[in-house]
Amino acid sequence: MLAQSFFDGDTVDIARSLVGKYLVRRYGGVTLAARVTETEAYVGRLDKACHAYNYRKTERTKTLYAPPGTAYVYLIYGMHCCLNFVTEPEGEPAAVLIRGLSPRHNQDIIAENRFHCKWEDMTAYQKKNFLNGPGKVCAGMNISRALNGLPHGSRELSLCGSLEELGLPVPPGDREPLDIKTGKRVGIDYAQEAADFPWRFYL
DNA sequence: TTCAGGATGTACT
DNA sequence: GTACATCCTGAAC
Repeated sequence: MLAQSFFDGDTVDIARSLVGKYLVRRYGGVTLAARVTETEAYVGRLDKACHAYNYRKTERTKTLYAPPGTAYVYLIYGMHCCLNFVTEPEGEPAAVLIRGLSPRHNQDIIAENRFHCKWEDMTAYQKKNFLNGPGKVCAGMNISRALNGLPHGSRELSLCGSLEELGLPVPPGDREPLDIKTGKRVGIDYAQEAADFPWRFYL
């Protein structure tokens, strides 16, 4: 499991570093694992796209002030959840949004969560658009707002640096060097100059 | 393969 | 009342 100190630093650096790591979700006796393929950084101190911009503190944003590694889960557009991990020292509102995953363990259960069918019954279009968005990540990994505020190191939801750590086989591709691309964040046109910050990282 | 439109609830003004 | 860190469907190309 990634140490709490991993999250206690510069948010943009952490967002870049999280690409290629593994999200581990445990519930009801099952363990799901998936590789992080896409992230975005949000920094309240200076970022108009962040819910806690200019240190705004409300019932929703208070989770962003929690210790590093805390899960921040909120509802968007009335129907989808977005998963973030809080970064920087406690009291600094910042987080990394998990925007995309690639399944590594119990893919069939993730498919069931997403489309209520088995992996083999999914269409090519569904496979191509499996976990490539924050709402899809939460649907597939069975993440809801009930997990908001979950502390770092919780068994239900964690991040780790390798599949071997979990006793799982490592696909050959996962040993290759990472080719991390950088771009503008998605869906924040309202955020003026912050809309152009190159704070999105993806494989 | 791309696009427009609708679904839907909450936070905040 | 308005905007929102989105996703799915179906129609057009």
